[in-house]
Amino acid sequence: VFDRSLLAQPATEVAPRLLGAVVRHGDVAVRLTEVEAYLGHLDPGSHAFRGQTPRNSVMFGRAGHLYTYFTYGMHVCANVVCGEEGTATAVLLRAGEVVDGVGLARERRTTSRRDTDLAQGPARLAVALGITLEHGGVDLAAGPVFLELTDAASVFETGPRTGVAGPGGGAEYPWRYWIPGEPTVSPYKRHTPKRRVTAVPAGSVS
DNA sequence: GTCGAGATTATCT
DNA sequence: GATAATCTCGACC
Repeated sequence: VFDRSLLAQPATEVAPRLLGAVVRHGDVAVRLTEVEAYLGHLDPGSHAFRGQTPRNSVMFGRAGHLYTYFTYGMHVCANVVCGEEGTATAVLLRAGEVVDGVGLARERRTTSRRDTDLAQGPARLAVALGITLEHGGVDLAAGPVFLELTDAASVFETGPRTGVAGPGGGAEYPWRYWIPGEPTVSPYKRHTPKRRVTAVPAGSVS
């Protein structure tokens, strides 16, 4: 099932409905157990908070497309674009259970020790599914990456988003959604700022 | 098991 | 030039 009108709402409405949905790419399929909502220009944690750029332009487009981005120098994360065209709301796919193509997922995720690790975390999920930056803008109804929604809403819990820096990371934005009891849900980690060694004031050397 | 640091580069200011 | 919607590994309990 693919219902684009369901996706054409704010991400906070769509996110819980994606729990239990299946993302499929070729032989590998993942059932989503954890997602996060991002609300565009209203949301300090969103890539779109400061407006449209070449990277985030897909988020401003039609709902049901895939927004991919590259971060931390080596990782790809995948989002489902939500909302009306012109808004930049989207749902980050954080974790899930590999329900098809486990063998191929294991080959791609060589560092994984247990099968619950295969898609436990947004960058791991992208690797397990073979999603790269090239899949940015793909229509999830047309493929090659597909989204299969479930009929019924899942039971879920909410909490602060993982790894979000600054104002958007606090408890005022409890926009992380997960299915309780699922072993594939990633552990919560708050954002840890990187130390810099550059800002040494002149004359401070003792 | 938990914790913290380092990796590594596209993207934006 | 600084930052980042993260992951992995090594240290330690």
